[in-house]
Amino acid sequence: MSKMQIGELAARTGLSQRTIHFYEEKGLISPSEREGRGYRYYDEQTLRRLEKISALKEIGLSLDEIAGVIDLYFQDETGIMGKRRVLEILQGHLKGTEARIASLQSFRKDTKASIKKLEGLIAKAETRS
Amino acid sequence: MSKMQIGELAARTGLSQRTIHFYEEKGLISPSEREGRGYRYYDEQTLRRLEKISALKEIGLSLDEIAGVIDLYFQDETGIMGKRRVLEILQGHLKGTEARIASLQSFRKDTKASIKKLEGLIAKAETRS
DNA sequence: TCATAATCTACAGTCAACGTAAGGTGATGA
DNA sequence: TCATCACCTTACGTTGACTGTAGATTATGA
Repeated sequence: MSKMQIGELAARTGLSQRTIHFYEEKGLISPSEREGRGYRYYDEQTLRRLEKISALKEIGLSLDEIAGVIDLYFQDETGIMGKRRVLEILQGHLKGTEARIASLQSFRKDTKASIKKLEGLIAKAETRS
Repeated sequence: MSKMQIGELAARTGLSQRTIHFYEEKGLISPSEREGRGYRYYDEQTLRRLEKISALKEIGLSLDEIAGVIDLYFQDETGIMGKRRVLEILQGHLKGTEARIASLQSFRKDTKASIKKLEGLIAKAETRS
């Protein structure tokens, strides 16, 4: 259960095998083992890594940007300086996320207003008929 | 003030002239008028249209998808059936936006948790030194 | 042992959303 | 007169993120 091949990983992440290869080329992930220069084998760690990558994509980071920070999510003992650096980055992501949320909320507000107005118009048109 | 050329429109929307041309090619906006020497002239309506396009891009729609719905935002008298249709689409956007917000909020929660954990680790490392 | 399935590498292709460059027109001010 | 400006069209180029596919290799079950 711990070691899986690319097919299973693809199924469990919802990504295509080709995309996983592609992410490896980009340096976003690496196969845990490559026993005998053949198939790639992955562990749960990689699965979670891919999920984090998707989450970071969700908030609008490009693959290059993700490549620059993804390791920070999966390393724990880098000494205090490393931790501070990670903290900074995470805070940056938090800010970005909050900005994005705010902009979406504003859009939601506009949309709701439009909906209300439309509903009013429709109701009016109905009572008049 | 009502009629502006592409330069002003670009400045006021923050889009490039090329992008505006491109949006016209795609059918997202219309060339309004081409009086005399072939210049495009735009009105405030187009300005607002471009802003709406940007907003729709923000929530993750592709230009093709936007092309399919943008008119619904800028036409008022299509009869009650049209209004119902518009209403449906807007409600779809609302749903999409809310889903997006929810996913970002979940990411924010995770990020905050990571930050808190990190801050704890840093504090611990500091008091021990 | 052999068919079949799963995976490999490597290169090419696609698609969206522009960017950039070349060459051209009519208006305007010095 | 002529240089500059603001725009025009046409067309090829670029970037990011994949996706397709061919032909070879490796694992597995009957």
